[in-house]
Amino acid sequence: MNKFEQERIEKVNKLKECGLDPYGSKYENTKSLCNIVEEYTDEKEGTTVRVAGRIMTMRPHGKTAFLDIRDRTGKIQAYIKKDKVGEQKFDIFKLLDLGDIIGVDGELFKTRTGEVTVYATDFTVLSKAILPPPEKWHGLKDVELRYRQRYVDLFSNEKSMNTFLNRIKIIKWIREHLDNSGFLEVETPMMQPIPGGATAKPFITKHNTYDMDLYLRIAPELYLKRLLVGGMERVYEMNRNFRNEGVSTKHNPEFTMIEIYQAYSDYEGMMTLTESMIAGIAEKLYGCYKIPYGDLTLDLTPPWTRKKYCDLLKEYAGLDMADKNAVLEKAAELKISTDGKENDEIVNDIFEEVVEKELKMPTFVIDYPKSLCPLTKACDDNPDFAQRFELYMASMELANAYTELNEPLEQADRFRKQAGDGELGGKVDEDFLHSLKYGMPPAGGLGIGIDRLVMLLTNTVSIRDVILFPLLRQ
RNA sequence: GCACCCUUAGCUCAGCCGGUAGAGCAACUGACUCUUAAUCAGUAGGUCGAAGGUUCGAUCCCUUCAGGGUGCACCA
Repeated sequence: MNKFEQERIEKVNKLKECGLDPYGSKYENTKSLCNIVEEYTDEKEGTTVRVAGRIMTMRPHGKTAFLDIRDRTGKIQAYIKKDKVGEQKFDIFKLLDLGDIIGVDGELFKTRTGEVTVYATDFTVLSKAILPPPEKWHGLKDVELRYRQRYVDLFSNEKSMNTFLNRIKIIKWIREHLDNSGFLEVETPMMQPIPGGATAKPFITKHNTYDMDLYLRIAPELYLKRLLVGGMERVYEMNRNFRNEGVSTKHNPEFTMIEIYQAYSDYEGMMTLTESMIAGIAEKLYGCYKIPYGDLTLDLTPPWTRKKYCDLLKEYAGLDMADKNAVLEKAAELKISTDGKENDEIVNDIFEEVVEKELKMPTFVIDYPKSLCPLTKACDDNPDFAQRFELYMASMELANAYTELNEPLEQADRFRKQAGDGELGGKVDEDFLHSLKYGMPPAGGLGIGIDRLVMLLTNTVSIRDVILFPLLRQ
């Protein structure tokens, strides 16, 4: 315990000696601070208000003081004067510190310099802080502390609070958009006996009573498609996925994903949905379709560019992916390993190396090589390609969608081939295959990385800045 | 997992060629009844991330470790 704490604990004790509870109780504050300030007019001078919040700055002047009090919506200035609150109360005021949470009763007025202020008639200590807040001007800068002690980051860095408030809005608008389009929000298992729907490494856990290994889900896909079989027709789930892999500015081991399935639609339908939903949210957030991201200005005005995977390869790598020798040459040129890889896998490595970084403006990359898409229906006009798109923006993969493969025997074949690779621990979700045999309607399916979407829409470079409590070492 | 960089007061940061630590804010004492990064005077505050090594002497050079950042790898 340092001297700051000790000094403040002494003040806590003094408040108790004065018969006050330094940790308050229910306090009926009338309005948010932002509303009070915005709605103030000269006629409102003298109106009584009751406000509550954290003391952010203090400017004492002997027998008076100005305090800035902040709540979630904004801040307001309070003016405390010895003559107004009385001598006893003014002595109590002297025990207040930056960071304390207080309530203030008073009358509204405008100061000489035009700031809306509460002229305190009384105040209440609601929570006495025994640690000092960070520096008032610079806030909390240390990124490690900002992540580990997000609570301090939130109350001391307005920008951080705003990012998370925007995240909350974005998620709310996505739900609104889908709910208004007849989609049902569902919840499927986070703990799965066989992790499916993607090929990431899972976290393993164990159920004691059943003596059963379980995996934290890497994707909800196979369960959501069971619901299509069940007849729910339009479903979505927005929640956490868990992947036991590296951490980077674009990857957190637990991350939020939305998966959306629409019966009788296809990947074209999913493109339209993606476009209208994301552009709509950008418009609500910024008032226009052009949004800043780093050095870029992303133009989200629909419709967005759609380009075929193989055409992009030609455009940026000068490569015809059917020409296997050319593919090997290109791989060698880029120092991409080709050991034990199929042609399509090498092609995809080249794509990721060469093309992805060029995709800055919103671009739907469509029609992926079928071998890379075990859950996707083949293109009608070419059986080597699948009806899949990935959405790229600012060189970042943001969404992934298919026309879902609903042919049970074909799906079984593709799973068994993949299980042969050992990618899913050799396990095939037989019940999912069983469900398809009852008939799944043709459907479009879409997954959007919510954290990355929030990054793009809030102009944030690191995923850790849009996740309240990102994973850090102990 | 690999490479590079960072870690100094509660917070934000200085610290030269290796000579043993500085500022602002915050705190404490005092002055001040419309300030707003309030002002003025004074006081206190440090295991320089940790452990070892080199040296007469290490915040500074070397090694190891911990945590963090960035890039790479991993990641349909």
